[in-house]
Amino acid sequence: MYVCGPTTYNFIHVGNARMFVVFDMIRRYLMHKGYDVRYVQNFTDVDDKIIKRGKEEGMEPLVLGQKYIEEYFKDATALNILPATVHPKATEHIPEMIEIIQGLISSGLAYEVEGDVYFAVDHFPNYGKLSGRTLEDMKAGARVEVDERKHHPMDFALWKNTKPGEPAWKSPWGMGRPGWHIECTAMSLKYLGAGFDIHGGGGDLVFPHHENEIAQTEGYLKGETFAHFWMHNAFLTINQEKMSKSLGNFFTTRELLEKFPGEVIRFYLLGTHYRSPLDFDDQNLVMAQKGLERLQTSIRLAQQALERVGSSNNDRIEAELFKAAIEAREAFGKAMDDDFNSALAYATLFELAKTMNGYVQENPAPSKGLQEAQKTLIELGEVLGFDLLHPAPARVEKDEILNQVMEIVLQIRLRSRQKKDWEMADFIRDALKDKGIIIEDTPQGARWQIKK
RNA sequence: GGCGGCGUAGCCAAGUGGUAAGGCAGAGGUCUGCAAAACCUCUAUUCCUCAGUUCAAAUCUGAGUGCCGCCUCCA
Repeated sequence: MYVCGPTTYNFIHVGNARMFVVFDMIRRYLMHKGYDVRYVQNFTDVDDKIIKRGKEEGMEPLVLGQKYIEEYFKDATALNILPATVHPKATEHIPEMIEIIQGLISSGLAYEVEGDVYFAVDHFPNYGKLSGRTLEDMKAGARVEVDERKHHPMDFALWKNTKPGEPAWKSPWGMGRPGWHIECTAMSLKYLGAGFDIHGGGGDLVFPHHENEIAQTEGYLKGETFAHFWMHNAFLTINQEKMSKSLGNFFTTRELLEKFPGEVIRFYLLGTHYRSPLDFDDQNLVMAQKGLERLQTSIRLAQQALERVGSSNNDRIEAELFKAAIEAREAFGKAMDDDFNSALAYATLFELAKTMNGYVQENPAPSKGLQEAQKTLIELGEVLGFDLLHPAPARVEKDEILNQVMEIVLQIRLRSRQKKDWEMADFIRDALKDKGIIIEDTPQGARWQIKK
């Protein structure tokens, strides 16, 4: 599959992150189903916006592009997005682009004007098939000033003549740089070939980006199918309005990561079906955080029960837990098979967690059934990209020495409690809570965890 | 103006013909020295409005209404 990656002129914002998380989830599910997924995600590291931004910051455009490629990987890692099989860069595929443009010119689908090369949309019969519009419709509503040199107002640039101070490459039409869409054609054909399975991206890429990609690619391939399926995610909105860089109403993923762990942001982003708009709001993030914690708590309670000495010999419990695990797998698969309905899949995780909690409550002892249920929950969580066994806050500083110290602290507190010295017991609990360590008393003794 | 999408409880959110998943918040209860977590019970006679099709509609059709998106760089 090919997913349109970022144009690297800035940090990615949360709306961009939604797309990367969504397609990562799709990829992970396909892998889970046993597909050998070849996942290509490009970097568009040369374009108007990068050049503009480079000038503003007094930075070489190509250096700026490289910088934000590196920043992308930091955010992607925090969101537990798997690296693509290949991450090709536009600037490293100029010769491939030139070859395609030449092919288009020789078949009469493109023409050169003063060092620019344009694609002739009215020579491509299916133009508009993806976005469901016709050249007539678009002409009527055109809000762009028409470049008189174009044969048709909707013709788009494949190659742009160089301007002073801009990055440029040598081409048969003189020095210049590629147009916006051609890099995806060049890189997808190079790494996947014609007729690959899935081409994905954000909904705002349907037109013109993907429409133009189809036109130039299928034109170049003489009608052969470019991609079999096109998938687009809906937008992230803020106060019901699209979060976008041009409206300025965006938060970078980096900013948000200072407030919430990456896994919470991911959990929030996948809590709504990918084709539905998702409204961004801190309150919604908090709700997502609580929901994710519920699943993590369930795994933790099960883990504690499994680490205990002894075993449960309750056949009913065993049978129920095995049954719950099987049902969860089935329901999860059914939800995900239906257009990657991660929101519905969540419900199956919560239901399994609830069943596990119920039995842990009744009999907190190791059992095969509990082990199976816990394993299932962890595996299904992993398919969506969550590590439920190792929550982010606790993933940090929990080392062996701390474990030993906490064991002593809990013993001291236990003695206080045995002497009914509630003041001391509560002081220990409250003081540790300030430091992010939560103590909980249970009939089986006190337990503790780190919570940022 | 052209094209498309959406409107489900206090909030988030599944559900595209068979009688409203799940989460958050809230109420009551169990447990507990207290707290937390967990568990149990409760919380939409109803899915923006009206009309229609059907034995049956949140789901289909029509009209209305509100919101959003694309048509210009954007994931």
